[in-house]
Amino acid sequence: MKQSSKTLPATGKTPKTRPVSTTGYRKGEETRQRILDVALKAFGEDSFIAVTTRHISEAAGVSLPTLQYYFGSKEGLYRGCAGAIVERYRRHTSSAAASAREVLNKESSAEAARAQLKAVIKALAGLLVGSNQAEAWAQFVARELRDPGPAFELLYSSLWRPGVELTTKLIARIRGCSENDPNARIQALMLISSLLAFQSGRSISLRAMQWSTIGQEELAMVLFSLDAQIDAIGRDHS
Amino acid sequence: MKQSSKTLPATGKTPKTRPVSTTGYRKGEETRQRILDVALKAFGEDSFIAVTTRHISEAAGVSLPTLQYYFGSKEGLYRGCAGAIVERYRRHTSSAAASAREVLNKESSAEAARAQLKAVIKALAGLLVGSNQAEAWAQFVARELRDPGPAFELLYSSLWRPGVELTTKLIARIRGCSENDPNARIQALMLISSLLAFQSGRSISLRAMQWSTIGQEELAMVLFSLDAQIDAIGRDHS
DNA sequence: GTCTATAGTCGGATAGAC
DNA sequence: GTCTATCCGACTATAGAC
Repeated sequence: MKQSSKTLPATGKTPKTRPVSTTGYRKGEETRQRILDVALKAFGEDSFIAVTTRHISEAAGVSLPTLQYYFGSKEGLYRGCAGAIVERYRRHTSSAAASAREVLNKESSAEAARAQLKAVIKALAGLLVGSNQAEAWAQFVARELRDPGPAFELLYSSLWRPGVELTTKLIARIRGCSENDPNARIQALMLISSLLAFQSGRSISLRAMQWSTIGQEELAMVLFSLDAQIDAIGRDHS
Repeated sequence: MKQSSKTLPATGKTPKTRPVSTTGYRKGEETRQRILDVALKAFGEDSFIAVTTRHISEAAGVSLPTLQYYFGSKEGLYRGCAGAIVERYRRHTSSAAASAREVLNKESSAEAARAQLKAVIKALAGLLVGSNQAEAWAQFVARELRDPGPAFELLYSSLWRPGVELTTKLIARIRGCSENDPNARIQALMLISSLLAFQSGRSISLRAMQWSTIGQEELAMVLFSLDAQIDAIGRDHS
């Protein structure tokens, strides 16, 4: 697990500052990625303070200064993780978000908006079972949003706010009310929170449901209830 | 802020172990309480590791060993906080829980159960605006349940599980299904999670709602949506 | 009961060789 | 690029005086 010989001669570029991800990346880029993977997992399981750089460096098979070399500091590494998460969430939800925005731009019916909302929620729920890393990432985000740390602003503005905005607008359309109606926003927060119970609150929900994991079957049941909740929107209030 | 003279002579009781809360408590019991208050606030704001005993001792106006004297260790202090929280939550929700159980024991109608569920949720929501300490306590519980620590078992078995059980049973009664129906349980988790969005997820919800605080007015709006969600139960599903 | 002083540990970061 | 060795600050906990 440790490479000894370097096949590349001096390239003239000695990254005293930091190896910015230029186009022609060379060797250690793989090392960088390995560190990032390990850190993502670690920071997902435990908080920023609880995770030690020593642990990460050992798990990644590198020495401590190597972390400093690539990410400058523990905080830099943490931010790097947050960036990677944002990247991936974006890729996973972009198509659903795009078509939702399309629906919103047209003068669409309440039912079209309802269908779109279901699609958005389904896309988000897909992150539940997407990869085995998904859980760690969801925990990372949830923890950072509740106990703001070095990556709060990034995660809030890139993930949370857009999600709440989109959901609020869709709900407002369904209810036929203004998107500034506080009730639409409250319902949006509650809907998202209902989903997150099984995502960031996974472990405790698993225990309550006596599930050992969240697979396709469990996911279907969760989505069933979420759909019911969406169906109830606009059919009840005074 | 520091008392110098001791007015009490030797009492013959030298608490080498710990000053268990016996009936005839003497002086330092007030010190103990002050430490507990400070610790409750601190552990509410930050995690177990993030909070330092130094900070607590300074804020409480005592020296470090005093913490050890009263609580044995940092962990003991943490457990003490959890115990205090359980006490208070119990007092606050016992009457609602009792009448809910009463409704469940009788062969009550779905509508009676629905009304009871609203009452239970309202009682829980009352913790939102109860005291200014309420926020810290909710955060304490939420964090411990998500990132299990020394007080997990206590909080889970004393707060979370009973709450989920009760909610599940009421929902099952409303829907006229078995209380073992996974869907009833899922709905219970979602309902509780919807409320917690404004409790443990307070700061981020405040920001999304552009509220500066959660007062009576805001609480009413949250409860309005929760009631709507409860009203939708049993009127939708296949 | 409460203090001062200190022991013992651990974590993040740096210096500098290779 | 990656390592070994080391510094230094911060933390919990204990010893022992008053």
